[in-house]
Amino acid sequence: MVRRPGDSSLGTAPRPARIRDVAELAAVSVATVSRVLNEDARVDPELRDRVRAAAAQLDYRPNRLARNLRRQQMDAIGVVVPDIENPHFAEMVRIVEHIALERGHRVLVCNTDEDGERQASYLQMLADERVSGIVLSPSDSTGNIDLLRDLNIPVVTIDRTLKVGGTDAVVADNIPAVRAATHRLIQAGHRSIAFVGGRPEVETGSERQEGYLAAMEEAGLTPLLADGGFRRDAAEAAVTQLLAGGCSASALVVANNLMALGAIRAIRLAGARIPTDIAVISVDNPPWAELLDPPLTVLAQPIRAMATRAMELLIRRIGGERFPAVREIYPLELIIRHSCGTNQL
Amino acid sequence: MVRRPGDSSLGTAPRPARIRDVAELAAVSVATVSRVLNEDARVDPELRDRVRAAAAQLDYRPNRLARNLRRQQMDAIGVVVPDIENPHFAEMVRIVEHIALERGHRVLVCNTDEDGERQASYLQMLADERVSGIVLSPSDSTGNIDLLRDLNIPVVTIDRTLKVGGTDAVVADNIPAVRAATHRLIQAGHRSIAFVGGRPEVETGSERQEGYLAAMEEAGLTPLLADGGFRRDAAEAAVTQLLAGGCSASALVVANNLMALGAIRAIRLAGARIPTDIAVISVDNPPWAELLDPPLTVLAQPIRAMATRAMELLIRRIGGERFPAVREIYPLELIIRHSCGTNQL
DNA sequence: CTGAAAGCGCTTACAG
DNA sequence: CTGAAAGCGCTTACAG
Repeated sequence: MVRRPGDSSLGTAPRPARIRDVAELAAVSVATVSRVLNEDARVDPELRDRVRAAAAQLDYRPNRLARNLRRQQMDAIGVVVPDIENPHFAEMVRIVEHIALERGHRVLVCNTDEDGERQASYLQMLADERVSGIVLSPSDSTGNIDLLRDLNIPVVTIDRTLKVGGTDAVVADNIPAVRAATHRLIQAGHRSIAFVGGRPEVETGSERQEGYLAAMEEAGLTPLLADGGFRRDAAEAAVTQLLAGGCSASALVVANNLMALGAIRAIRLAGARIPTDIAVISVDNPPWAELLDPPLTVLAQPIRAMATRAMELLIRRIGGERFPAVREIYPLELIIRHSCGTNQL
Repeated sequence: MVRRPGDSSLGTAPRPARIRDVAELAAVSVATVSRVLNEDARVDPELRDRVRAAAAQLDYRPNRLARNLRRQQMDAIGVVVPDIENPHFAEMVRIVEHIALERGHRVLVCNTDEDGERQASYLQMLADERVSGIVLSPSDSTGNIDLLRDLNIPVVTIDRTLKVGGTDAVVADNIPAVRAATHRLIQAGHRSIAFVGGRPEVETGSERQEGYLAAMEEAGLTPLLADGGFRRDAAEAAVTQLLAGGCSASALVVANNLMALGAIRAIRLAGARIPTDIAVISVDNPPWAELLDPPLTVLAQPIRAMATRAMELLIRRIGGERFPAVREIYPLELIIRHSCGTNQL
C-alpha cells in the first residue's frame, strides 16, 4: 500500500511531501519545481511564486538522498584527523569548519584515532558518499587515495602528508625546528638529551625525530629514543621506564603536546623536578602550556595559517581549477618558557 | 554518450562498474547480485561464487548513493557536540565513536560551536541525509527536534538536554555537585565567592549556576556572577574585569575547564596567587588539570559511563525498541587538589 | 532459489 | 520559458 501525502491516518507521521506533490499543487511540472528550488534557470515569476507557495504550504523539503543519487555527490567536505582529542587537531578542525561553512560547504568530521584501518574505512565511506572534497591529516601515510582519485574527489593533506605524490600538502617545517630546539639544549650544556617520539611511520613523527637526531649527531652526542606513539599514556610509560632505567637524561624533547603531558607526569612521579633535574621542550602550543608548572617551552605551529591555506587549495580544486600539486611548508616558532631552564637557551 | 565499464579511453578514469555489469558478467539477474552482496536471502552457492568472482574482477563497489535513496537512510550515527575544542566533548566523541564502530555503525561528527543556528543546520543536514540516529549535546536547548521525530530518527541527548521532552537524556547531576563544592569553600572560611558561569540558556550553564546560588543563599552570602560563556577568552576577560573592579573575591567557582584556563590566566596577569589570594574550583577534569600550577581542584564528570549509556540507549532505539524516554543522572566527583587551598576543604 | 519489474525522488538534456 | 521523459543505481515485493 502506498501512502499519499494527505493520507495521515492517526498515529503514523504523514509521509513527507515529494516534488510531485508540489508540482501538482502549483499546477506545474516537476521540472519547473526543481528549477525554482535550485534557482536554476530563469522561471516565469508567476510560476516561481506559485511553486514557492505550494512548497511552503506542503512544508516541502527536497529529498537529499534522491538529489545525491542524481548528482552523484553529497555536497559536503570531509575532514579526517588522526586524533580529535589532541587540541592541535581540534583547533584545526574548528578553523577548517569555519571556513567551509563560510563558503557554503557542509562538513563531516572523521576521527581515525591514529589507526590506518580506520583511516581507510573512513576514506572509503567519504568516497562512497561522494563528498566534494577532503581535508586529510593522515594516521597512515601509506593511505590509499586511489579511489578518491578515480572519483575525482580532491584531497589536500595537512600537518602530515601521504607517501604517494599528487595531492596538495600543507605541512610544518619539522626537521629544522626540532633540530634547532635540540641544538639550543646542547648549547645550554645538556649532554644527555632524550627524544620522546611519536609514530615514526607518520611524517611528523619521523621528521621530528630526524631533526633531533641531526642535532645530536652534529654535537657528537648519543641519541636516546623513547617511543610515545603520539599518545599521553604511552609517553608516560616510556618516560617512566627511561627514568627507572637509571638513565641520566637531563633534557627531553617531546614530539607533541599529548606526550608532553605524559612525560611531565612521569617526571613528577619519579620525584624529579622540571627544569632543575630535567629540562623539557615540546612541539605544539595548546592553551594550557603556559599555565603548567613550570610553563612549557614549545615549538608552536601556525595552525590557523596552515588550515586556511589548506581550505583555500581544496576549494579551488573543488571548483575544478587545475594546477600542479603544491607542497607548502610553514615554519614553527620556538616559544621559550620556564620548562627548559630559565633563559638558558 | 554513455561510457561502458570497459571503455577506458586514455586520460579519463573508467566509469565505475554498476550492479548491472556484475550481473551480466556473472550471468545472473541484478536481484541476485544484490542478494549476494547484502548476504540477504539464501542464494545458490554456485551463483554466489560466480557473483563474487565477477564483482572482484570488475572491482565493483556498490553505489552507496543509490542504496541510500532506495532504503531512505544512510546508515551512520551523527554525533553533534557544542565545542570540539573542549576536551570534555572531544573525549565524549571518542568514546561514542569507539562504541559505534564496534557495533558496526559509521559515525559523522558535527561541531556546533555553541551556536544555535549551526546546531539547527547540522540537525537539518543529518535529517536530510537520513542518518540512523543522533547523539546530541545541544548548544541550544530549544533546538528543534521535530523533523527528526517526523522521520523516526532517534535522538539521545548527553551532558546537556533539550527543553522539549520525549528524548532520552543522559546528564550529570550538576546542581548538588556545584552546591556542595561551593559549600565547602564557604566552610573553609570564604565569604566572597564568585561564579564564572557558562551560557545560562544551556542546561549545564543554568544548573551549575543554580547550585552555586543555592549554596550562597543558604549561607546568607551575596552571589557574584561573571559571564564566561563556556569559553576561555570570555572567562579571562570576565575575571580580569572582576579583579580590576576592586572586587574582593577570595574564591572562584568555574563552570567548565576552558573557562578555568581563562580564569587562571586572568588571576596571574592581575598578579594574584592561587590559592593564597584566590582559591579556584572548576568543573571538568581534563588531563592537564593535575599538572597546572597549582594543580586544579575539580568536579569530574563520568564521561565514559555517560557516553556508554547514551550509546546503549541510542542503539536500542535504532534497533526499533520502544520504551518511555529515560532521563539518567550521573554524579560528579570532587577531586581536591591544591588550587582550592591545601586540605582546607 | 531466481528473475522481471517497479520504484525510491530527484535533475537535466531534449524538444517545443 | 516549460514540460514529458529518461535515468541516476540500487532494493525488494511479487510471481514463478
